[in-house]
Amino acid sequence: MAIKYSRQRQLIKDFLMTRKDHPTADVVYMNVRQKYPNISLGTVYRNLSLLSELGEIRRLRLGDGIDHYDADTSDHYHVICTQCGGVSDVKADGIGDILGNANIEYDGEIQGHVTYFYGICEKCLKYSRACCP
Amino acid sequence: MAIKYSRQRQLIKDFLMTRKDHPTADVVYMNVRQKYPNISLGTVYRNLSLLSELGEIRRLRLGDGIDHYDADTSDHYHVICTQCGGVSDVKADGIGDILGNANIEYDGEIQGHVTYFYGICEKCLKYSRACCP
DNA sequence: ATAAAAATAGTAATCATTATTGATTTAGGA
DNA sequence: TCCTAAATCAATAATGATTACTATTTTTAT
Repeated sequence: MAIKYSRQRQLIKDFLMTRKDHPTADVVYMNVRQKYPNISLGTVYRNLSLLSELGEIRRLRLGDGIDHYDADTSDHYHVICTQCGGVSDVKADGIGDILGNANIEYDGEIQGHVTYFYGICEKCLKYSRACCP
Repeated sequence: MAIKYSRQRQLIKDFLMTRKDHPTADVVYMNVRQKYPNISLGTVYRNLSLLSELGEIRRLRLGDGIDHYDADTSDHYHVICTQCGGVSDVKADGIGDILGNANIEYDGEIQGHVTYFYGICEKCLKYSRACCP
């Protein structure tokens, strides 16, 4: 099953690369439809899965039951704001070797990990300070 | 809305405390039905949510799209075996202060984190070694 | 240009979870 | 104990994200 080019997949990836807010499949669908009105929601789901498998994008499972996607595949973590629901990035540097440390504690063989954070994002923090000094 | 006792909720918690394999709502339902055949699946879901909110159990979102539940509320992490799908525990000691370190890197205010691991569990590791030396 | 393989649009199906509703159970006071 | 209001229940319908299906269209190598 060699992978063939498709305009739809290209548009999906192009759109995702313009965004830093980790959109869901539905948001991708809404936006790509602006440029390509006939695209099907199934096509969006299929290509987001395919691109994730290829490692060209990352699928994020952030505990809200909805998959988010990120074109930034560099090593970083995510923070979900409990106030606005937004998703922002945290640098991985300085958080420590979670994987290595976990393997020391575990009798099997840990190969990977998923970590995400929740709290108040910078924007919401500034706003709440401004109104309640 | 004061919380009142219910036999159903008691049975759900009792069952969960006998298990260390982090069962799903459906598994809880199947098992509690052995002792209480009339219980409804909705009741299981409602009480698992309620017990989670009360902090008496933990709800685990492990990336497979199905919620798992754990009566062990102590500080520990989980490993999903990519071979058998089982969920086992890792001690939190020695993994490091993920939360504290993340806050250093982040401009907002991180309040909590979710981490889970995937790899090969001890059982599957032993088995694969036994058959393929 | 042609034909096989892959991808698509449109739609239906799946499946975990949540909501609804009318009946039942619990708990605290008379 | 009996009564009442609030909480809970069973049964079922609804929801919502995701996946599966199928006939048609697009891609790509020859």
